[in-house]
Amino acid sequence: MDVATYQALIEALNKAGHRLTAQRLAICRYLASSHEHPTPATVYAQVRQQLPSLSLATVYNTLALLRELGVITEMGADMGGTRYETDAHPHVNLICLRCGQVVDMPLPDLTAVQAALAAQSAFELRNLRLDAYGLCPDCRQSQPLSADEKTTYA
Amino acid sequence: MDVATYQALIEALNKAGHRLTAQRLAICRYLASSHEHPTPATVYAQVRQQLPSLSLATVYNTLALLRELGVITEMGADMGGTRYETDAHPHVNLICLRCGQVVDMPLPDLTAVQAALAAQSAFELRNLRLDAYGLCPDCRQSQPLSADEKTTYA
DNA sequence: TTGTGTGCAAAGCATTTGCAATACT
DNA sequence: AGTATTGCAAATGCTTTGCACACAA
Repeated sequence: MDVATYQALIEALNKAGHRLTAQRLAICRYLASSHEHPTPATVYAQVRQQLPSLSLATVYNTLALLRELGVITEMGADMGGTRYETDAHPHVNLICLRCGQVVDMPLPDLTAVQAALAAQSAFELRNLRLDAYGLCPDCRQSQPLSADEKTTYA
Repeated sequence: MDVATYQALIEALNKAGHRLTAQRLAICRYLASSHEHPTPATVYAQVRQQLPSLSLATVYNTLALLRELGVITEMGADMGGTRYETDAHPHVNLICLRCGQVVDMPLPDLTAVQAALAAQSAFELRNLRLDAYGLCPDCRQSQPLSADEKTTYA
């Protein structure tokens, strides 16, 4: 698990005056150890192994809280639910338009961009996110967007 | 309405071999004229004024199709449904973490970034998207997230 | 003409909500 | 002690699906 990320999550909760319950700590621990982009259901299933009494509603509550604090971000709900990602290290998400696969890549330096945005807007910025949409190697090869596919991204 | 955007949408459908039905044309026309970030329900309500027989399922189908073609993108489903946005002109989305409000801003030059990504990945890139998360002026003032409480935690 | 696209309504699920019980601070 | 938070389960929609009909190509 990424300890720095874990502590960042905990500290965000703490600083905002939210209680550090066993459920929240466990969820944060999982988020800090997952290098994927889990859905609420996934988080629930995994954390439940350590905390059998955990409720799905609590997972939703906690994810919403962390999202509002800006320490995790919500990705499009492509299939089977919204996915969340922990903002550990800045990166670009390469997202396949067809199968929804997400690949991470190192992020170019955007601090200048962020500074410019902060200066030009009245928003209190928490984080930036750069997504690149396209077709992954598999889908690209299987058939470049042709007529006989109407099916949804499954 | 933005004619260029409209034609881009139509051409994307056409090139991929999809039929240009009245429903699809009407939906594209609305998307090209809306400078907001409509939900499927909004699209349905609006387009229905011109095309009373339109079905909500068709709206979902068409939006999914356009999204897969990469000409519109899906934004997080913050409240009341997923929102879509037409990729007319490059811009940054300033998204409020609390109320979900979205404000557009001009996009800094990212062609270098896109070129780098294209070179380093096997993806066939369709578009880039930059989102900035934070608190909008209203939410920022109504309740600052940072309570200055300092506490120690394990 | 052919097979894609549409409409309708019901089914499928992700997400939220209300309230009593629990437990963090 | 006081109150934020949890768990449970039902409620709430958003989204999808199946099938028969309509219509672009």
